[in-house]
Parts: sequence; structure tokens; C-alpha cells
Amino acid sequence: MVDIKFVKENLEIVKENIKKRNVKADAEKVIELYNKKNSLQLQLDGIRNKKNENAQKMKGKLPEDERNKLIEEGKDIKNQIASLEEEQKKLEEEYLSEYIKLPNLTHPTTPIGDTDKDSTELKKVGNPRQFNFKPKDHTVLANDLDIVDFEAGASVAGQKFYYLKNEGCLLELALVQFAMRLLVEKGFTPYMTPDMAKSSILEGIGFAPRGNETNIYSIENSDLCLIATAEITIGGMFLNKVLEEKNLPLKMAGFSHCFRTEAGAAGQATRGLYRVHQFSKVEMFVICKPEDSDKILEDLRSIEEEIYTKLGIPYRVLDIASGDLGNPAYKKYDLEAWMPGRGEYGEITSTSNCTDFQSRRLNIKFKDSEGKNKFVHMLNGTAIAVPRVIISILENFQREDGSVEIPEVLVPYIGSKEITRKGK
RNA sequence: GGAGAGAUGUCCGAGUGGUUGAUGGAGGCGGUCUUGAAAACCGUUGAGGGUCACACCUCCGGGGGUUCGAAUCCCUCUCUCUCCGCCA
Repeated sequence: MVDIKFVKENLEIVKENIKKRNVKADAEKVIELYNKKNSLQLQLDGIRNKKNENAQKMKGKLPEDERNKLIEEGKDIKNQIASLEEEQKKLEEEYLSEYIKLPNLTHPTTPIGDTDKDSTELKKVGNPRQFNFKPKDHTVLANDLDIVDFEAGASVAGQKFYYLKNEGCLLELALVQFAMRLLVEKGFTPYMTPDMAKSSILEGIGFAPRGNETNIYSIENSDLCLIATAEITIGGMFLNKVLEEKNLPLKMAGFSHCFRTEAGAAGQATRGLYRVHQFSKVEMFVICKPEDSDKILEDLRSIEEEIYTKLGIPYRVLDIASGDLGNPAYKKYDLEAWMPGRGEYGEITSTSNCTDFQSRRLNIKFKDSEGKNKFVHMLNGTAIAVPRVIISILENFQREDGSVEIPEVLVPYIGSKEITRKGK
């Protein structure tokens, strides 16, 4: 969430930002409710003060009638408090529901616009390969090479589930290992996290665990949900924590499985591995001081670029437009890999600077040199979202005979240089 | 899963229902003393809301209740520890 004091003092900026972001939110209403809430609080505080004074008076010995009089007064005060508290609770809820709709502020360099088409292409790296044969789609390649089994996935778990098999399986392990080692070298602490988390953690990070628009699976008869990204479990570790300035920035690489219901995504052009209910991902997560977050976003982007350059996958970098940022992000870059099977670029990573938007909600602070507690800035970025990388590798590295070359950096982890047709 | 014990400020650790936001110690910070340091002594040392600043309010694991008044009594949840069982 955004600093409410900032909203109060910069109403015009905030209103303009809402417009830029194309979000439904009402800054004026938020302020109105905030003021209302505060004056009620003041009233309540005054009465509570009376309550405390009343209790104070009764500490020593008192004549019976005086004591009874004070008790009667106390009862009256108690009733007043109860009714005001009820009012406060309602107001608080109303305020909060409006308040959380406010999007984060937007970085001055972020392109303005409502759709993904307004995002700026910063650069293209690597040339889409020219095939002297008709390149195949990854589903065809995977099937022919016997490395992904969609049919088994569908029959055992349903549509949009799959088995990775043979080199498909090894490829996942290789990609994870490759990414983790690269990140460890860059000072990230590697983590394998739980694949489930409590609803309250999901909410804190900014996911809606229940409700009909949710993209989250929840576990019956329990408060647990399957996580949609390790961002949830990594960020959740720091809930209500005050960190030491000298330990910042904290850089973490989290491996987890990710589960998404993809409700409402049916019918989209999402064949094969592109949009699935479960996948593995290595996620980068950084907690830092406010003044460092701009630079760290660039660092995360450049790590992502390094990964895809080393893999030899052509990609482009997008500076995501204001209307397409999502509420928490202040600035966001996507990497899109060239996918010959689709004949277009497809999203493969996303890295965001969420500034203090999440940390306010999660109550994550650090103690600065003056001993003051301040909200940290939080950033996240994809290192490897396994299935989409597998798509990119299969489609970009395919040969005319249907075999696929393995990117050199992965060869040590897989133990062979190519994936060839099994004699089945 | 069964039985028991516990959760208080940076940490350790007190706390009869009414000057307890909380005794005491440790640690941190500031000071006196000292050439310097140690020791000793003195002072200071949680967070949030609110305010121009005060005032004031809230917070003793979370939630609910009893009471004029709750860290203290009751209910409930969570977590931690010990013992037993089970298990990769």
C-alpha cells in the first residue's frame, strides 16, 4: 500500500497516478474515510482516557457510596466505548477496502499507456534463427522426443498438467541447478521453500487466496494454499520483522513449485507448456534500503539477461507500461523469449521494483543509522520459469531431423549434447 | 497422534485484578573518574497511532469474554520445549 500521509499531502499526484495506471480507485474517498476514521479515533481515545481516570480513582479505599457512584460512571463509559468501537470497526473496514485499491506510485521513466502495446521495447538481443526447414512447435518436438507426456498429465491430474520425462526431466533439474549456481555466485542465498503457505501470508504479499477470481488453489479443511510463486514464501519469512541495516540488501533465490488455477484462462492460445497449472521456478527476491532499489532493479534485469544470453535464447526487453504494471510494481521489466513455434516473443521473465508497497502491508522494516525504523524496499524477478524455458530451448535449438541441441551451459548438468528421437 | 510445561521490552527474567508500559539484571548509548582503558558510579535505552509540538490512546504470542478496572481470571487458537508413539 501507499503511504497514507503521502496520499493526503499529494492528492493530485496520486489521482493522476491512478489515471496513468488505469486502475479503479478513489483517492478522495480514501482521504475522506481516513479523516473520518481519525476523528472517531480521537473521540474514542478521549473516552478511554476517562475510563483510565475512573479506574485510577478507585485504587485506594473509598466510602461505599462514592465507590458505587464511580462504578456506575464506569459502566456508562464502558457502554459508550462499546458502541464507538463497533462504529470504528465498520469504518476501518470501509477505509481499508478503499485504501488497498490504491496502486503504487509509478517510476518517472515508465512509459504511459493502458495496454501491453504501450510498453517500450528497450532492446533485442540475439537474432531469431532463420530455419531452412519449417520449425516445429514445442508440443510436437516434446512428443516426438518423448520428453513431455501431456496425455498422462491429463489423465492423472487433468488438463494443463504434464509429466517431464527423459531429457525433459533432466532439463528441469539442469536449468534449476544452472540458475541456482549462477545466483549463488552473485551473492544470493539459495532456498527451497514450502509449496504451501497460510492464507494470511498470501494476503500479505498481495494475493487473494479465496473468491471466484482467485488464481490460487486452497486446501480443503485447512488454512493452507498452494503457492503461486516462491515470492510468497520468501517474502512471508520476513513478516513483521525489523531488519538490521548492515545486513541489507538481502538477496535470495527461491526454488519452488508454483500452482495456478488459471481460472478464466481457458480458450486462450496457450498450448502445451506455455500456461500450466503446476511448474517449477527459481525466483530472485531482494530486500533493500529505499535508496538502492532503482539500481537493484537494473541488476535483476541484467542477471536475467545474463541467464538467457548464456542459454543462447534470443529475447527482447520490455519496459512495461503504466497500465499494465499491476498494483504493487513501481517499475517492471519483462524479458520475452523468441518462440519460433508461435512465431513471436513470449513472456519468460518479469522483474519488478515494488518499493515499499509490499513492506507496508507485511510490516517489514529496517533500523537506519539514526535508530529509526523505516520500511524496506522489495524487488522480485524470475530467474527460471522452467516450462517456458523448455519451450524456448526446444523451439530455438531444434534441428531438421527433429532432434534438439542442448545449450552448452546445460551440457554438464545433463550429460549429453543433444536430445534425439527415441527408437519407440 | 498421546501426556505435560511454557510464550512478558534487544536479551534474561519478576509480576497479590487497581500509581505496571510494566521490578530487577545483562547488553546498547551518553556522562563522571582516568594519560587511555577496565572497574565503579550516575543517567538513558520498545513499537504504533495522533499532534506544529504537547496532551492523549493502543500494544505483555493471536482472537474472544468476565469486570467500573485485566499482563494478572475464563474460553479458544497458534507456536515453542520435554517425554511417549509413528515414520521417509
